[in-house]
Amino acid sequence: MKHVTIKDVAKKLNCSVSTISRAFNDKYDIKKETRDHILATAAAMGYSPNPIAKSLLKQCSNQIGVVVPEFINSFFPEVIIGIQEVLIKKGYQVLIMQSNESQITELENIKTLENNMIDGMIVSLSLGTQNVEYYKNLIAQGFPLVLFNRVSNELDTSKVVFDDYKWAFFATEHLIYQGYKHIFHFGGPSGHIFTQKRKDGFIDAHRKHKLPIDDNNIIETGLMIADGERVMEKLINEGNLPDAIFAVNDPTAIGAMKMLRKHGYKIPNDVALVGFTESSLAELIDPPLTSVAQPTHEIGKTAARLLLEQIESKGIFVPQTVILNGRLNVRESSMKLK
Amino acid sequence: MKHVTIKDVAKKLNCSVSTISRAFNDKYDIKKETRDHILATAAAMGYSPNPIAKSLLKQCSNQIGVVVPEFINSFFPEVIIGIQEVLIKKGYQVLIMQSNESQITELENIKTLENNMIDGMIVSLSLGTQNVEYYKNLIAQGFPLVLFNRVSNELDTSKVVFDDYKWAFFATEHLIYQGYKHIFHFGGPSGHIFTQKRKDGFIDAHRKHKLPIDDNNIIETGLMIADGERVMEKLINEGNLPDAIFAVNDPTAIGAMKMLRKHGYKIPNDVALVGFTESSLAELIDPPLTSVAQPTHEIGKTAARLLLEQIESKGIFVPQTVILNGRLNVRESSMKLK
DNA sequence: AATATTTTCGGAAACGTTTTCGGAAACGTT
DNA sequence: AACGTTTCCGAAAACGTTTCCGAAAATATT
Repeated sequence: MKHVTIKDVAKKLNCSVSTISRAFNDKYDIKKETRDHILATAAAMGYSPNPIAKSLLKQCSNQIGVVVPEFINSFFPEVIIGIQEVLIKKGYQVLIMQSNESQITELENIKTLENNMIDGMIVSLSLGTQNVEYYKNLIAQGFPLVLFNRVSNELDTSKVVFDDYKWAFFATEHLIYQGYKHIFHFGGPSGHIFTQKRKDGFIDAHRKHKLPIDDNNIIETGLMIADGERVMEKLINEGNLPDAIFAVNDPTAIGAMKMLRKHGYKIPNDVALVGFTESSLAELIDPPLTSVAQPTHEIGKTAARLLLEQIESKGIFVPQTVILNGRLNVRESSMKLK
Repeated sequence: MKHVTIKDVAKKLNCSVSTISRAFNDKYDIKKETRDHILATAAAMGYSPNPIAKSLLKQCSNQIGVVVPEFINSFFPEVIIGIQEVLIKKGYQVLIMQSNESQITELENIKTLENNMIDGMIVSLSLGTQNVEYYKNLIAQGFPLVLFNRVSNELDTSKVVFDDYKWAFFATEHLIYQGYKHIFHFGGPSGHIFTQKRKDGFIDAHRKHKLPIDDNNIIETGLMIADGERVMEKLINEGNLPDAIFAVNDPTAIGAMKMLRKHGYKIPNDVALVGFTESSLAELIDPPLTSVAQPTHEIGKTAARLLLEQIESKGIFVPQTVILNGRLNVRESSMKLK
């Protein structure tokens, strides 16, 4: 309850607070013996410097804010672990907030973090975030900010992204190589870069292999299991079944799979499936789901490192965009049975 | 970068900082018109009170710390969402840290949070935490602390727990009712309350139904998928197969399921399975896994409410333990086929 | 031995708030 | 007109640090 302060230690040792401070900050102008003595008694008294007071004085807090849209799926938690791995080692504390895919909550989070004098921020934009003016201001003021995955072209700051186009292309091409010809794409919410990129990859893979494709092949679905179920059910009822589906992410693929199974369809015999952004689910469900894996830990670590670079290089800093590589984990859900 | 402070506003308005403060804190001794005028110009200048300075002065921060062992599985994230739901509404900010199942990290987290002058803490103990002396100290000092799920009998503080015994009993009884007679328990790491309780429930269900049971029925397994796989593989190699397994949690059940499938065994025909602590996996895998579901959101909300009670009732406070109810979701993995 | 330099430390200001205290102004009462 | 109340606001202290400045003590230089 009653915290031991620097004054208590000073009183006990009959010296000034400045000396205590010097001992703790390893300053040059203090005798080694006194420093050791101070450190020893301070430890005995259970004293440790109050970071809040320090923050107020230094105008920075050794804290980094992280804002993610959600942490129900394992993707963002895994990224956060990567972030922490790098930052904690550097003595930073990581404050985590979730925006719940809402622009309003996201903005509140940002402001709270800003008020807490955090030294920098790592953000993945929520689906609801259309207006990025606030971020523009932050960036203009030189505030250290790194975006990852859900980024915005309007913002000139460091970014860690995944090559959605390329891996959507590969994933689609994999289905084509397996011999599937009538492929649907279950797309994400429109107006988002990753939605567009994954769709483009899907389309261009068809173009390369000269497979016919039109708007009917692409269905805006969403990102949740329920979305995949809903769209799949509609297709089943309409009797409009493809022989393969490339889904914007694993949950929609899994939703589709559940609905197909429920109606007695076999996977991949009747319909093959490929997901995106590996979740722990992919290899556990039956049949195991072919999916594009993102290097979650690496994304976090890279974002943290970019942020540190910006924080440490006062002023002269050129934002970088790092594109990380993924992997297509081919599993049963997309293997053509001969 | 350059924050607008209360002094800037005071200078601009040619008044004292105390007046500004009064305006923002809705004090009685300020004229309404001046207050409105101040609030308006402050907003125009982009001023908002610095919470760090406030924390230093008030010796509290309107922040609540949450420490969980991990957030890879969806269980803890869901609890956290419940916590946030309650606390954010009350104007608290939630700082989340993970201990990685390590006592050392957990202690570091606690200290960091404490130094940050948080007003209270919600903690789920890590597996590695054997020594709870530090918590005893906190509690003795009257520091608001609520434990959930992974609690300790040695600590006299508010707790939100699940009736592990009861639901382990029900889960086992369900298997017995289905006609399974030779049932194994894949247990958690020893030395933890929940491990013991779930084991006791398993044993007592057998006693009630007068089914023979001994130490061979109970195998200390762990908590991860890999643990389930390892133990299951050993049993298969030994030719020592039960007709049903009650696992300490879903991951171990799923590990067992994977290994059984790999060796060509059918579920539930050859071996039935029941898990514990519903994960999103349970209903997605094939066959869907019967499992005991905990009310994650409710756990979080209750923990938050208990903490608020303690914070608001200065001094006179009696710790409460809330036991929440669960549900046995019966699915294919445990249904005896006639 | 006197002076110059270095080492070591204490005092005080500063960070941005809130709050207590006291005082001035405005008002009401006799 | 004198006094007591009330209303409103400013000055200053406090929260726990760090750091600048200067001074005393210790050491080195002449």
